[in-house]
Amino acid sequence: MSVRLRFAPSPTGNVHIGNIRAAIFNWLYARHCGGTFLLRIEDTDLERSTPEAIRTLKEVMEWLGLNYDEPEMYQTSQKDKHLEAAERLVAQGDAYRHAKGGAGGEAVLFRLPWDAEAVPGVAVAGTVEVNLATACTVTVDETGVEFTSAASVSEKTGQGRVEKKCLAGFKDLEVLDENGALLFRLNDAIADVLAGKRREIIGGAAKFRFTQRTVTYRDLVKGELTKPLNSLSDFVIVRSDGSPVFHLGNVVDDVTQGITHIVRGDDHVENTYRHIFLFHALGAAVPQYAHLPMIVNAQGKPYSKRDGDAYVGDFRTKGFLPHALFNYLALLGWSPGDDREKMTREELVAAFSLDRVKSSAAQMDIRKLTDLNGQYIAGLPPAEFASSARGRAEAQPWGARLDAAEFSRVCGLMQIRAKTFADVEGWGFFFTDIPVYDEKACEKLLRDKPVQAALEMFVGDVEKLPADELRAATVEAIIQGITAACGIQQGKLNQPLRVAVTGTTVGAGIYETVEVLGKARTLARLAHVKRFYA
RNA sequence: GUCCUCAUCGUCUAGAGGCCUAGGACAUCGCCCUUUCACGGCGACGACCGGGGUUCGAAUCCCCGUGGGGACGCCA
Repeated sequence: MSVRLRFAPSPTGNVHIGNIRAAIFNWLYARHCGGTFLLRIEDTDLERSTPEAIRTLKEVMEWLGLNYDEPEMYQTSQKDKHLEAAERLVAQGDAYRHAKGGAGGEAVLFRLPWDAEAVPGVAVAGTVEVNLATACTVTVDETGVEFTSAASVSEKTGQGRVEKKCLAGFKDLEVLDENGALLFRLNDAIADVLAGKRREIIGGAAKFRFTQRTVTYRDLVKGELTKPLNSLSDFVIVRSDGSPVFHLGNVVDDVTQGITHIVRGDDHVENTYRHIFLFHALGAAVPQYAHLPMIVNAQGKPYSKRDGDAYVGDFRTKGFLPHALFNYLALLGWSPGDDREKMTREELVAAFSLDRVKSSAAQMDIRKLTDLNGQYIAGLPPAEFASSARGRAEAQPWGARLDAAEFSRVCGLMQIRAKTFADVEGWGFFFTDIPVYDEKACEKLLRDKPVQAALEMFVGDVEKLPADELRAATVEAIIQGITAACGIQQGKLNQPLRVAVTGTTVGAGIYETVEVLGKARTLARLAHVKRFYA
């Protein structure tokens, strides 16, 4: 059977790095298996969903090459189906209506099945006893069991937390008083309770005794995960205003789209236990689950507004290549098991597997991404590099009218040195008349008298030269002659010359740089820098 | 607070009881190449969270502790 996966973001705000990493893993696994990858936009939160968010989401996916195989599904378009499913659940007795302080009418709640053993993965763990807070009042009705456990009572305040858990969590429940006397036995009343005909309020309770049941599923990355039913509650699937909630929409859509594998952030693990019961009640097979660890920021904390939420589009703005980002993100929390890092998309698809995904959180390291990006840039065909670089350059004040031949010469010098396309913004010294000078570097390199004399000699030599003979080799020869004549140490004139003609201490080879600059600009800049000779 | 979960260099990771004197990559530092800037090459620095167990043998298995994260919504 062919696998079907989906990426199901909610379009509230910008897609961040963690979301898109989940999309990448879904895509990779679908492609690896030769299966289907789908996009579902979970826009049921009308308050926070925006058209801009949907637009940027699709833009980013296209940029990264995350193509999907069927038209995207908008969750809001499935509303009728969701409501229909809710009706069916109510009719089956798997859900019930209840007014719980929400706005207006009754909401629909999904009931964790009393007959839970019918669901694969549910097991009896044994008889357990839970101590309750002193003089605890226990309420039992169709919506669950309400109580305050002794464990939840704070030592400081003496206050406990009132918990409301599902009926299914308390099979064979017996409520006992402090002397161990039986106050209430659930089995005696269960039929009426489930039918909503009976509500029991028990005062002076001290202890619960019940048969504990657990749900277990095998997560493709985290292994076997188990949760006791008595820590689960019935949950709202249709709001009192009639709109379906995430849990319902998500599961119904997964059924509708025939999803076989759910790969998502591990903030969803707790939902999984509930969704398993929903799938079962809907008569559908439970998909395979793979929960991805989260990505944290440089401080080791989850991404927040302060980090700008690591919006994916920002990486594009910062001059990263989509393949590099894709490659880097694929390596966050996953590795092929050998030492490969720079991998083509085909290699990633071939090597990808969910069981090699790590189960601990990973920290995003922009420096490693930058290095990888540099490798990708170095591997670009020169023409492609030049055309991307040109786009960047044209946005600069000095980039309005660039000579194509000159620009491509500069690209030839700079491609191997560029880590991101944002580096292009520092190329201004190639194209302006007088560049921006690094004053500190000038102070350091141009204050030396012998150096100044040597630069003067350089000016003299260049002036004598026809403009079209100022080649890199010529420049090198001139420098060699001068250092020999002045008794300046070999190589000691290069950096002063560099800062004098480019304003900076880093760049391309200085001889090639002077050649590209040409006679006029070189001389103008050397004259400009005389202010440091005082 | 309760439940769940995670833990190898600063960071990403390899590691399935003996191949581990713990491997690779980024970052950092040094050397070489280069009369310069880079690239590249070579090298250095640098980790199994702590404590108990199991075993002839533990980074690896078990327990406890500590620390991190997640979940406990009519958000998704």
